[in-house]
Amino acid sequence: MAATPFTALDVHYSILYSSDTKFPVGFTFPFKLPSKRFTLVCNSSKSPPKPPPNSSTELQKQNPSLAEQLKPLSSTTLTDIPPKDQPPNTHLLTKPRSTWVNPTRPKPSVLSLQRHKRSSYSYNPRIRDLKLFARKLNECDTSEAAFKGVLEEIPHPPTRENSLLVLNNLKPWEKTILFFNWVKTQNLFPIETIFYNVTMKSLRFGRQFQLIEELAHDMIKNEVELDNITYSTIITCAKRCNLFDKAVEWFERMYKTGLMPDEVTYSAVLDVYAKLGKVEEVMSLYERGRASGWKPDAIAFSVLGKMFGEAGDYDGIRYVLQEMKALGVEPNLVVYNTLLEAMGKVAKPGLARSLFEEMVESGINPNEKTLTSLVRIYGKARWARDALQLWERMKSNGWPMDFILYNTLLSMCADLGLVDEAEGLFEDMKASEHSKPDSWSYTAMLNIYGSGRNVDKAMKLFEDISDLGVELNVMGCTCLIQCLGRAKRIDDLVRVFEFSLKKGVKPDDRLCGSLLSVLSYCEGEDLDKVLACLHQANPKLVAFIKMVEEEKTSFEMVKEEFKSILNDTSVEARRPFCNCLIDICRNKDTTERAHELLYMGTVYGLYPGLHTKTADEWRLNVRSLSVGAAHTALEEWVGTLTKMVERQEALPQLFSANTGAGTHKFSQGLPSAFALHVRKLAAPFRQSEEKAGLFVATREDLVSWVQSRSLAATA
DNA sequence: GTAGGGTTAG
Repeated sequence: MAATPFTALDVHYSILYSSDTKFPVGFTFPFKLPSKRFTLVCNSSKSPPKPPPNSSTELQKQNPSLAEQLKPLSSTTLTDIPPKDQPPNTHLLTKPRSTWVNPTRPKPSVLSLQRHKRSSYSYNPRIRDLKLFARKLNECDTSEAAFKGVLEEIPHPPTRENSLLVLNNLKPWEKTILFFNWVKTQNLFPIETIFYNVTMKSLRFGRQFQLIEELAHDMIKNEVELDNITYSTIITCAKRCNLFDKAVEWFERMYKTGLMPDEVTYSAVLDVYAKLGKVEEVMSLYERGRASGWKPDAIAFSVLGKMFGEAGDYDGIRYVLQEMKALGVEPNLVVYNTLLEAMGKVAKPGLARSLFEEMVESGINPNEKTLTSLVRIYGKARWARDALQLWERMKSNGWPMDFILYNTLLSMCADLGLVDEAEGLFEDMKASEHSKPDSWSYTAMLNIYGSGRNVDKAMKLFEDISDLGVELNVMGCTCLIQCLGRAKRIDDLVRVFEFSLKKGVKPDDRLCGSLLSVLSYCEGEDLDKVLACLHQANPKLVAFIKMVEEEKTSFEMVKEEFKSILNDTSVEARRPFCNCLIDICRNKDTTERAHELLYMGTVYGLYPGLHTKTADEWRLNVRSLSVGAAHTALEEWVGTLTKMVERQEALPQLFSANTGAGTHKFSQGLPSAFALHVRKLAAPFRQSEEKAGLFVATREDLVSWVQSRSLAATA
């Protein structure tokens, strides 16, 4: 047991993330990939691997698959450790862990612990001339004729060393491949692996996967050895081109040819699976690597950290931190940045803050990316004090700024409603040399002015955008429309909308939501103008609004059409759509329709937790409802309760309705509107003294109110 | 000069 490389948390993950618990972790390794299933293969023999033969069928004959090699081992050396032997703090465990228990047996290795050795450089005295020559090649026309012309000027014969030096200094991939092919035709020396590797690296910059693959096949044909550097270049190029199946295919091929990946190739592949969101496979690979004696470095942990952040897996992030500590791996700047970003993804601002402090204390200075992550996290969390303190520190420490960080600061100001600070920043950007405001900056400012209801400043920005030719994007357009709608400046709204369409803005569901919400408080001519805009963005919505106005429309028809609209709408825009449509119905005095829509919204799960019940209290939660929807929900509730009182059914002691305090920047004054509606109904709900936005009524008050209403109705 | 792996915006 002493030799086991697993830590307590490993156990947790080996259970959570082993791809198939029938197979103990560390053995059978069935990847499930979109196109096919395959099994990792590697050689376990002591003899060095043979150079790659030419076809994969030959390969399989020569090298048995890993699964085949491991079969006898897996049935003899593995056992499940009884639960009592488990380390403490593994409360998440539901199954006994599986691991190696016979340390005298060799562990099957999935990666080579030895990194690929680089050939040492010898000094080339012709370096100046050759670099100058390479620069000429870089700068000349891409046509083959122009290139050939410059080639004539080569200052020294293209020996192996000279050619390599030039190849290393070529930048556009077109030039690299031309030069590579030329060197080949010169036939002065055999083209070794390093020539292919250098060329591939340049092709990777240009994302030319197909050419890289052709080169690789050329190597196979010419019996030039593919080494770890070749494979990692191919794999990362496939990854950057989003050709993940290709990346996996080449990784698989490595083992088949008997070449063991080293840690660079291995972590590149970890990243491939991480980018595919295949957490189980990554953890399985990770654990198998660890079981092979691999001590992962900061880069590998950065891959894991990013993956867990994307997966929103907080336990995963903690695991990465603890694993690094256990293995004595010091996080570097990139690891900190990745983990901070991940903390943001899982919404843990407090942990992000302490991680940042730990980083600064350890003597690592934050860069633009670090600060961008942290600023965004504080903004999203509405941690105004921390955000402003951080900003002060950035200024006094002279920490680096770039325009993404500027824009993120602006967005944070929008999130926190910091108008003056945003204006200051925006001016700084205008005055700066490298961080001029772009469409993001303008959008952030439009957001700030829009939610602060500062129409004039928002329109001034719009004029600047038109004059300066800054791109107006769909979010900026949405902010303007919200703001102009609330100010009832419908002609300006139409102008902005038409301008945006002309500039190529594609209206999305949020933009339609804004138009819908403007519709809900428009009358007369204005209504028609806004409807005309909405018609251009989403004609189906306009048809639906017309349809629900018609008295003859049946509930069945509304239901069908509403369902179809929701299906066409992105998930996050569905509730706002329903809210607005309910408001529109109420404003047109088609309250019956409003009730139908609320009913359907509830059925389709747009209002989860609208009603909550405990033995003592029933609560109506209308925080995420619009004013009209909240009124509708209250009426519906009162109707239900009335029936229950009449039938003398059991009722709790307390009734409450929660509107929220209405402090959010998008709040439409729901608490006061709700209070007004309660008064109109003369319902016995009172604003709670302890909690803003909570309206409470006792059973006795409610029952006597219901009874007096019934009496009045029958009288 | 250094043939290969990881991190920033609604």
